[in-house]
Amino acid sequence: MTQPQINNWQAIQNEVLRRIHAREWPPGQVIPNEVDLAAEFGCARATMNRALRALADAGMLERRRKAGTRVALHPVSRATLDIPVIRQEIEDRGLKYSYNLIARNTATPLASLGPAQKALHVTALHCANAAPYAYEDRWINLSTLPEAANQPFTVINANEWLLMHAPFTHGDIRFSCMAVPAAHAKRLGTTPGTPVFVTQRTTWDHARTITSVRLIFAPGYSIHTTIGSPPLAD
Amino acid sequence: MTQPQINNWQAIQNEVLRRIHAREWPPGQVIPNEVDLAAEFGCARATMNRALRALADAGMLERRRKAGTRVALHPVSRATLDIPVIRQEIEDRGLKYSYNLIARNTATPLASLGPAQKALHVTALHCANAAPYAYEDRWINLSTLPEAANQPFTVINANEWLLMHAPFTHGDIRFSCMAVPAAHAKRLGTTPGTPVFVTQRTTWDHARTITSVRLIFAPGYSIHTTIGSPPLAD
DNA sequence: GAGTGGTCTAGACCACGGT
DNA sequence: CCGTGGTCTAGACCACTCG
Repeated sequence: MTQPQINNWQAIQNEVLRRIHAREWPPGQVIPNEVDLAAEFGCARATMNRALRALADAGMLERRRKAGTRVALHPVSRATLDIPVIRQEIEDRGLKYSYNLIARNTATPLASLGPAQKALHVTALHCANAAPYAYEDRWINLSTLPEAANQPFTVINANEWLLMHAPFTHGDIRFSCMAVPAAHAKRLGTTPGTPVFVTQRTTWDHARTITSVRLIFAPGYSIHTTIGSPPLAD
Repeated sequence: MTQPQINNWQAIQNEVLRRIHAREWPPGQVIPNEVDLAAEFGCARATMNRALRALADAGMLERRRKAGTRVALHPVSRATLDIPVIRQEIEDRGLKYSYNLIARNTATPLASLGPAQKALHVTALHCANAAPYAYEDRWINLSTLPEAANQPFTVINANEWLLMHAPFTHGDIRFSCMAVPAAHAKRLGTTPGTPVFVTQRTTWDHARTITSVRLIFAPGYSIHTTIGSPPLAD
């Protein structure tokens, strides 16, 4: 009996996933090459390639020329994490977003932006329904973005201005936690020493640093994401 | 002399990125359709499709049939996050991994696994160079995985056993922080109330819950990731 | 050296969804 | 309706890398 005709690459992907799950192709095992699989599934090699490449991107397979394709030893958990714009994050929860600039001045940053350059230092508070949501401490590189010096950042927040005027090519994010410093506790509506979630993000335009920002979230904040896809028609 | 390949999809992708970046195609603008772009770049439509689809996957473009392709309004920051196996995470830092089972018993879980089912409750400590690294509190669904009842989990840790014997189809992760409870402070080599990073993860095999685990990391832990790709040959 | 995946092509049909 | 992206095909050449 031949396999039921499966034409699309996603169906082929599902079948490959099934074999991996069912241990027909256990972790570490080399699976047949694209040509043979394409023949088995009755599809073109390009279609087979698409299915296998997608699985490799997802971390389920490891592919190397000449060596072939093998099932990943540790079916890696790879999650895609959307870094939200704070305003959207708040409004998506049906809350009213507001923003308050705390301070804005020019200074020489510590180290976050690399070698001593002139930078704009902006601190602000993001609120949801008037309650503190996150404290922002940001450095903007004035060598890269001299026009930022003319921006007050009183109404338009720095993040949104930057998104509109200085898209980045790549970035770097770190998630951690700390005890909220006494200086910020009151602003965040909590008491010194309370554990708070912190994200530290730096973005570049090619080789130039654009901005480096630290967000300290009010207590209770968490990030949520998923691995793999929810149960489809399985 | 060898011209750099101008006809591969990555080069085309880079050129499209350049135009977005240079505001030749500002946010929200509809860009030409695949056929026209393929003609302009002198490539096949499939190649153009590959380049544009990759950018859409990365969140830079939004594509809809008939409506066409437009530059994303908020060049979304989409990071891919690799959820590491703890042993690897530790060994990758050149440290020696060790594992200590704290407790193991059968009970009815609270809610993490869904409606009351019999489950195995395992608590353990992961160490790096003999120093506490993370405290693990795990429930394993015995309805889905009855064979887990025969596993002592004294030498092989639960995560690795599960990876080998019960691959998941999808999962759900939450990152947060909290003050370390008095009951765990000593185990983690710290004092009660210290801020600690917490991950809560649940995994499924199709519709069945496999396991739900909470990891409390020793102070100082952070997660690092990147957005976009580091500066290539630009 | 030779086998494998990576990519490109030219053409085709289809599915979705604005108009 | 009909333009747009989504996908498939059959064939081809290339680049990497293992043995």
